[in-house]
Amino acid sequence: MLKIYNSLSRDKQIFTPIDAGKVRMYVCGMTVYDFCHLGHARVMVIFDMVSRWMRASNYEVTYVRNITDIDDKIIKRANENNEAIDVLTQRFIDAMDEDSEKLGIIRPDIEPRATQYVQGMLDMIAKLIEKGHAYQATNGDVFYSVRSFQGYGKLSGKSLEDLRAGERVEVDTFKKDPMDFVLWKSVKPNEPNWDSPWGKGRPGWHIECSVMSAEHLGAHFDIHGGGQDLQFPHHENEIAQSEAAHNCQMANFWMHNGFVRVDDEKMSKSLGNFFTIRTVLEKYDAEVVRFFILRAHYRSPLNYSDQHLDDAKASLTRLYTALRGREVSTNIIDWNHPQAQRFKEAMDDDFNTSEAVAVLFDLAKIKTDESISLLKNLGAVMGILQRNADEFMQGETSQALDVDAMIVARIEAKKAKNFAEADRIRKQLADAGIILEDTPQGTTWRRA
RNA sequence: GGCGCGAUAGCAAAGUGGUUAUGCCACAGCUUGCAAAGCUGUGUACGCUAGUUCGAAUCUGGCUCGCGCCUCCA
Repeated sequence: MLKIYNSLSRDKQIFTPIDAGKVRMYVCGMTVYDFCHLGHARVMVIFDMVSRWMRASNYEVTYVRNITDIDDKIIKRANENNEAIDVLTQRFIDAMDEDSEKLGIIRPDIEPRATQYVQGMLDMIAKLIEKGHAYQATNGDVFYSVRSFQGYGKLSGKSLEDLRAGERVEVDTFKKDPMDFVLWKSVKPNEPNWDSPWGKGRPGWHIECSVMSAEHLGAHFDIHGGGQDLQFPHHENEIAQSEAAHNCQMANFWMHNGFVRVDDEKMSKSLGNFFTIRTVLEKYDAEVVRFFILRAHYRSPLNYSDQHLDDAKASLTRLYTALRGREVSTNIIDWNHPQAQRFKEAMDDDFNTSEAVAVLFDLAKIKTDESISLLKNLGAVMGILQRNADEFMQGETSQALDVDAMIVARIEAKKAKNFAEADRIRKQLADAGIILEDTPQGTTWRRA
């Protein structure tokens, strides 16, 4: 029985899908004006894990993750680069796909791009105006009137009074209420624009997700996810738009993953303390990064540092060491196995991947054929441990040294009791970052 | 200022009103020609404080510290 922490109710709730056996999930994806950083990697990995577990639990999953391809920052970046907007966005979508694939992420079923849903946005805005939830201001922008929506603040736990009291709320004289947010921005010189009943312009950010989720999942769906920083105002605004337009609850469950931090501060574009996925992958194996993300609980903050990735690498290496040279009999999981049950209980408890990973280590220690097979097959559920162990431990890059020949030479030296020569060879390899391991089946090696 | 989250051993990270989390790391033993890997053991863990309780690190209150949202952000 799956329980999920629901941001909306602020507690764990038993997950019951709207349609039996089916899960419809929407996750806010990337605004594509730059390379993805580790914070984006976390969202991708976490919701990949969620959809994998749902599928492993025999749900039929429809997973939608959108792409924001029209936005202030995109326009700004395109201007800076003197690059066409669609060229820029496609470049970073391609980069995102590359990063995502390396991290072992199964592509979402649908990846809608905002610019392809403008008509739907116009329809929803018209509906909101008609229902008295939106208005066109004198500057031409169309705003959502937060005062018109009863439940505004229910997701973030904020009240309009508290928000108004906040000093950081900038007062826009065109708005009826300072918290009103834009649905349609009237055109500015040299900016992309679409025709609308309110004049040429482009959509606001929040309306995009309300429209794309409804188009693919319906007005009412099971799970809406994203990073914690989107809870307010983005998700709050989505609720206001969708629920006002459709007269029904938008999502039953809201899931928010914790931040990736650097030195205990949130990793973000604005702070400039971010590491892109590709930068990290120059130094660390992508599976190590995935494992680093999965061994922490998705709602906890996750501190990034080389030390922590080194630690994750050593841990993952231990699991692969257990798999090395072992036959995996089947890819069918016996969920009645005590360890498989522990794994399932952990995952069903709000996706407790820390606990699930602990089960993997216990299986690695047990070492029976059954436990090793289970280790590999449960790893598959998490999207790890699926490579050949030698490949993981040795890497794919070619050798400057002929390792195999040196191993043979060392074995000869050992047979001749010439241990000085044997140790010299081992030292030479060690200096090149190659560690030898003598086993009853012969000598193997791995990278440090 | 408003709202919220967190504080677990050297590092990381789950969890529980009383019984070994787990991983990394360090040390010792077994093993090995010596190593590595593996196995075994050790490493005085639960921010401070006052309560509730037979018993609290786990529940309640207070305090301290850290972080986040309130502005674009995954």
